[in-house]
Amino acid sequence: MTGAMTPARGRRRSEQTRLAILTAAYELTTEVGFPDLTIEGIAARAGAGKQTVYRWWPTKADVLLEALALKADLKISTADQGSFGAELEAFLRDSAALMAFPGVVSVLRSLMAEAQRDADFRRRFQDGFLIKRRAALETIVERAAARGDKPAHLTAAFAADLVFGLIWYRVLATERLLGQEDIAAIRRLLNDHSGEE
Amino acid sequence: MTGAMTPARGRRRSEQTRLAILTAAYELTTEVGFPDLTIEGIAARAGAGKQTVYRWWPTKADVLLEALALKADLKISTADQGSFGAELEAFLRDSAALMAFPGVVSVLRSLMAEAQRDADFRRRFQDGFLIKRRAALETIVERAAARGDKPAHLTAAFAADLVFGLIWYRVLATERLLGQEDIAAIRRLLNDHSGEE
DNA sequence: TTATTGCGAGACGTGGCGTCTCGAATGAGA
DNA sequence: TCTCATTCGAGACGCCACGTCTCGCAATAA
Repeated sequence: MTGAMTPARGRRRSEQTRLAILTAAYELTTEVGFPDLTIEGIAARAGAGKQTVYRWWPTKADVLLEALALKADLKISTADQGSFGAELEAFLRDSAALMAFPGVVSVLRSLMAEAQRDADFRRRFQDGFLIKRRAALETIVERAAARGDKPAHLTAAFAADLVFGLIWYRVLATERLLGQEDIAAIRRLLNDHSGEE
Repeated sequence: MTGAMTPARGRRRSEQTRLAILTAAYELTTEVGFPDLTIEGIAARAGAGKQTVYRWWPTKADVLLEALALKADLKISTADQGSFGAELEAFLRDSAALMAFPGVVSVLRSLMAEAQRDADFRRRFQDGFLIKRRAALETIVERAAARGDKPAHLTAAFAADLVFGLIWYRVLATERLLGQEDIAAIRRLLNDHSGEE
């Protein structure tokens, strides 16, 4: 769908300006906070015109979403580690490392908050971020099932709800980030009682 | 603390107006959504003046927080049911029932979103809502520990993170609410493997 | 060369914000 | 009964970011 659109004619979009805008939005969010982040401010910091931002992104949250993808896209591993427990631990370690990156937690909070206010952005946030993360974790659970490694009664969807629920709840509702002891506790809870029943 | 303040003199605060404002805020949120909720709109619907709202609540989110407490304060049971599993199930059923009440999910989303934007309100939301819920669930876990009913390796804090994480993640990031099968899955996960190790 | 598109810059009307003022109503203390 | 502090409904006010629109120039394909 939307095959080509033949955008041929005219001046091309400036990749340099695009990156300047994404960088400016990310930095400004960590500096002044999302509520005081304005399109005008992003444009000014990036040395761009307001209209240039409005032309390519519907809201300031969408700018941030793309900026986050720039930083976080390929940092979560789902490589085969031989066992469910090892892969789960690797996934959680990667997630914790990503959130330890300066500004990431602040941006995540802002995006999730905005997704509650704007139904259209909610959809874009789910499609462009949340379901990708879910898919990564579900891959691990499904590989465990194929391997015969998966605990009884554990579905991929429920495991994802639990893991992401814990991570997001910590970020949104507390000031405690994911630590080594949390990773160990999750691994024990989801993995170490497959012998029951 | 704040012993008396002797607010004696002058006209008293109108309880009728207070309730009209809380009701107006709650209804307006479900009708137009939190972003389009305005102090002006709340005052108009309640038949009150803007200043009357500003005098008693710092932000529109605080109005909603109090309105929610009005509806939800005493609906979550922590009564002794004899076993950890039964109490956990009762707690989850009550929580699901509360969220099935019209408008509650919408208000919860709005408040959690606002807590990400406004650091001061975040504190008030934690103190006035989140930690009360946590305390209720932690009571259940601690009673189980005293009873000798508590699964090994399960701390009250971690159990609360998991349960509220699941509930909040469902509300904030998905469109799936807590169902009977989720309640059963949580109960099984947290309760039914105390024989291990 | 010419048409088309993106660019930086900034002017513009709009609307809710939070503050302030007003006169009336209320209620405790003198 | 009178006084005066306080709350009440009502609304005027300046402020500021919003999102749109316009301008002249730059880039690029036909």
